[in-house]
Amino acid sequence: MTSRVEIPEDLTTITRRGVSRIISEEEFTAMLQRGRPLRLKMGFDPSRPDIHLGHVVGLRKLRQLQDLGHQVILIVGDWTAQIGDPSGRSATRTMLTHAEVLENAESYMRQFFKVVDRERTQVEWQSQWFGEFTLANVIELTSRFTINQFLHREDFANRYAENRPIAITEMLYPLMQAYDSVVIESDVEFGGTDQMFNLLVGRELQGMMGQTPQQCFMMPILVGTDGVQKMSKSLGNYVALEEPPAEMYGKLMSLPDSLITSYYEYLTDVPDADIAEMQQAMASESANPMDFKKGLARRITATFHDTDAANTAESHFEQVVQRRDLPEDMPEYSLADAAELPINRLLVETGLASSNAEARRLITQGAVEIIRANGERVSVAAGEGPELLAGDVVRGGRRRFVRLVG
RNA sequence: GGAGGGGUGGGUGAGUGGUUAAAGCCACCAGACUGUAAAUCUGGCGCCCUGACGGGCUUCGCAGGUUCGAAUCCUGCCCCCUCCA
Repeated sequence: MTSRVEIPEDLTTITRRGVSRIISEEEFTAMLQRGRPLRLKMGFDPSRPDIHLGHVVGLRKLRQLQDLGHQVILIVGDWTAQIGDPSGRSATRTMLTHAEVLENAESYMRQFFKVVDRERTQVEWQSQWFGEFTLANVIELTSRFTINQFLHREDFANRYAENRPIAITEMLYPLMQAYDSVVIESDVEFGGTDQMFNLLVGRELQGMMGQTPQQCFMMPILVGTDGVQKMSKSLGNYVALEEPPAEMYGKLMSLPDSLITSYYEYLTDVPDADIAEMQQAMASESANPMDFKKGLARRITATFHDTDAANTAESHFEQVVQRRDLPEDMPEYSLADAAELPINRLLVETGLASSNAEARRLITQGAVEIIRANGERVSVAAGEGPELLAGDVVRGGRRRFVRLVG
């Protein structure tokens, strides 16, 4: 690996776009201009191996810097993961076994390296240094900070004020994370804005230990597909990296229009000027937001799959969602079996409805119809359905179909 | 060790003897509309029977009890949380 580093004329694409805050921006800029390869630290908790688009904002930033010649140090938080996370309301999470950690880490990295350059990444396991940590070391480390300092962290401060529990081990987390920075001699640590406190502890600890304090690079929180809350798996408003192309495209098309430009900004390389134009066009209603959204969905799908998959996903969307035609592929069900059943049972048996009650609802709501091979659509009213023929397609709701085969 | 608060449907959160299969909100599903699976509007949203009207069953931490009748009262148990020490 060469140690040559490119220093772009204009640093703002690095320091401004897709960035929430850098502490401190001046020092960071100076570091970039010094022309030495920087050690970019990114940690992850292998108890949560799923990566979604919200994480990609930061990963893209890492990639961008790698492309200039900088080095990523990925820290596998295997030690903290094995302790379990006391913070959540999520009842005591069971400790992960070593095997689970390995498996999760593998899955995480498979996704991580879809964005980040593997060649310029060094992977370090936290257990390498915490494995032999002694109580004396723990005391030495904890002695450097006070409870008061920690209570300034927003999350702790709130919980303290509201008399909600704060586990002692939670105090340990920032310390461990900070110590990671010391061990790997991090120059810049990346995290979401909610990580600010932890990143700053690292910065401080490095200073205490005679190192140059790391820069803290915070990425904005990506709003989820609901358009309101931050993207997260538990809120169900996320787009996972390993999502199949059609799903990914579809989820992106369900974004509220108001999110289009920020997604372009954080998740694509489309130039700022072009994004501004889109913004303009949508504001003046001279363009249909749908077209921009399609462009976005196509780009992102292509990034995580490929152009062909993205195009296929798009035509699938146009066909099934926009024109309400039948999809190419759909589950099949035996005509002979189908003919035996009343229509509501058929809906349940084929999985189009989850219960008889649900099937009735769909029928009374006019969501059920039979589509003949010749394209004729026969609506199904309450009561008996029409006679079924081979090749008929049963539709049970907006986009759920089953084909009857003889 | 002492005092107190709480466990309700996927989530949140009302409800303190019947009118409560359980408000509202969110999510979700369907329909309409549309420039998109955006937005908006309408309806639905435990299970079973019924074309429908309607009927039946199960549900409010668990187990019992009181009562014509309980998510609501009583007893025991389990779990979570807070404060004082």
